[in-house]
Amino acid sequence: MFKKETEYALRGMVYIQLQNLKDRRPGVAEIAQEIEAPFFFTAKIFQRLVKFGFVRSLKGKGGGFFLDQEKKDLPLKELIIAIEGDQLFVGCGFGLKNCDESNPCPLHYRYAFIRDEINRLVSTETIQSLAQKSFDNQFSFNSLRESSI
Amino acid sequence: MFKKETEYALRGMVYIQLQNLKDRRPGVAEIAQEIEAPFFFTAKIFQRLVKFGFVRSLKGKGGGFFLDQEKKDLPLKELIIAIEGDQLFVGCGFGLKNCDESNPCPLHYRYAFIRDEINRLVSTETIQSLAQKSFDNQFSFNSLRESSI
DNA sequence: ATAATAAAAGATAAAAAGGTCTTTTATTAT
DNA sequence: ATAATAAAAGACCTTTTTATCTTTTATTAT
Repeated sequence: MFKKETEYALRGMVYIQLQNLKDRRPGVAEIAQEIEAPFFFTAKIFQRLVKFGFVRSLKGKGGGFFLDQEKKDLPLKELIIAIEGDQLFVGCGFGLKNCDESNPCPLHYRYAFIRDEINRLVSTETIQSLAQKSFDNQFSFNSLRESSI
Repeated sequence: MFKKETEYALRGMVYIQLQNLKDRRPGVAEIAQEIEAPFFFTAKIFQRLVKFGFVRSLKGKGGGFFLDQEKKDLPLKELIIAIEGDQLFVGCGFGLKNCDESNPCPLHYRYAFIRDEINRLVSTETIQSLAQKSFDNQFSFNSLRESSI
């Protein structure tokens, strides 16, 4: 569904906020390990996310990433669009340029329903809402965690 | 949502069946033009689809592509899986390997609903059902067609 | 001040997706 | 038979995605 970059960004952002809730500020090494993403790729992705203003960072000892807790919640959709554009939210299932209500492809109505559901999901869920759920359910991205005795 | 190759395959297959309903057997050139896909890429894709057994072809004068009308309808899902695998139908929204009912990620239940809807759509709709709809609605893939006076 | 730490910047590269082109093989109308 | 037609095969190329690594800059604890 999403690009790898988007998946890593979503996982990483939720992980950061989850740690922030515990008054921690994880660095790239920790994030990459916990979300099971390649270190250097993770570093590059979060560099971009900082530039976008989705997350903040501090260099040096004790540094790491954190979300501005003053800001309002960040819908997944904003993150997704910034990384991979809005094709998933506006495109035709068949990839047709001119498919819409007035000129619907044979898949249009049923596909549009699904597209709307995706839209609804990523508009209502936010990095913060998912982090809170993870916190409440003691969810961990890293599958190694729960397989230990 | 789908890879370009999948989109072209779906459009092309529906176009072939639509023409078959009119007792015609389109060739690569015609298919590529009508579905607005690159000629050589289309040729390559349909070469694969013939090997898969999804469509048949005849070489030489009067040749072209056609669907075996004896066979039962071909669900879109079969075509999609043959081309790009089943990741879309089984994968986690976050890209997690170990996400399921027993260890759900914070997006799991809402994402699973959407995934199931996608599944239902591509399992119930077939190349033939879409071709029939196109026929009934005089739908044409090629947007140039209806913009003519 | 300086040593340790950690992100930023940017160059490089492997793999996958998307696309193009030429040659070969098969078919059919004449 | 043969000329015309059209798909099959396969080599090649470009762009995008997915990484990897090195160097630089900023911060902080000592």
